Amino acid sequence: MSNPIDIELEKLAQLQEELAKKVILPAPEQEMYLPQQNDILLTLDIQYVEEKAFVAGDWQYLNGQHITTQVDICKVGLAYFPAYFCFREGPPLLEFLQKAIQAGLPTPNVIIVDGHGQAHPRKFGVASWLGVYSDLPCVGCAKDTLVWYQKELLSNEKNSIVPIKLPNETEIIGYALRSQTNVKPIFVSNAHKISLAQSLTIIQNVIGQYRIPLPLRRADFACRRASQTGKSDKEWKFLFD
DNA sequence: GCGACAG
DNA sequence: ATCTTGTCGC
Ligand SMILES: [Mg+2]
Repeated sequence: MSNPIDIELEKLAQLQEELAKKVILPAPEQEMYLPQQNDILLTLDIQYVEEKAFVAGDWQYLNGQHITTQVDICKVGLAYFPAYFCFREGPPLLEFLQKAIQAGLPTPNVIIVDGHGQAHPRKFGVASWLGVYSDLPCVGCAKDTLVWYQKELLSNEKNSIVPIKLPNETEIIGYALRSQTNVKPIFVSNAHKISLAQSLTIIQNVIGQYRIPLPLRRADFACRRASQTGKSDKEWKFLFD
């Protein structure tokens, strides 16, 4: 007897397959995102307090110059199920992005999302979801992988990578990246309107001193702090100024 | 059946 | 993700 949740997840899996058709994944030779010095990178993360999503967005130039980190409270999507994360975290990310742009913040040239792009069983992670709904170049950067990879091929030196592929397939859909020497890897994949190679370059460019890329750390700290103090309802809070 | 399982 | 204390190490 199948559980109602399984029936719902089956439908959501079909929806992911449909939405995945709208994703644009350029090969390196047909790159759609060519970074410019003055381009703006937006990095997003969320902390949850019950059914409220404290979303943080970190704006910086690709050259590393920080612009601002802001937090807003958004509505949570569905409950969390592994591999269906996009339906939980995608909607509040889009809400944040739309409100931010409406509030006069710069539209980013590229976005980093805390989760996967195409490194997903149906090639449709939360970064893919945001890519489809925003139509902006999106990169996924996660702390763990959903898809098996050959751990033993990853050497201990910083910048070592191992390709990630779906079972029985040859296409590379992401990389395990050793962001610091002798530290657990992170997982990078392209999501929309950007190649995998360019996605990896962007992440490597913003790593900084720790395992988690600097802008993702700033976003993480910002929404963590906001969720603990319960602030930032409608007003934009300027942090790290 | 067993293990693995983004945030 | 959240619930939670101390403790070890750079
Ligand atoms: Mg997160």
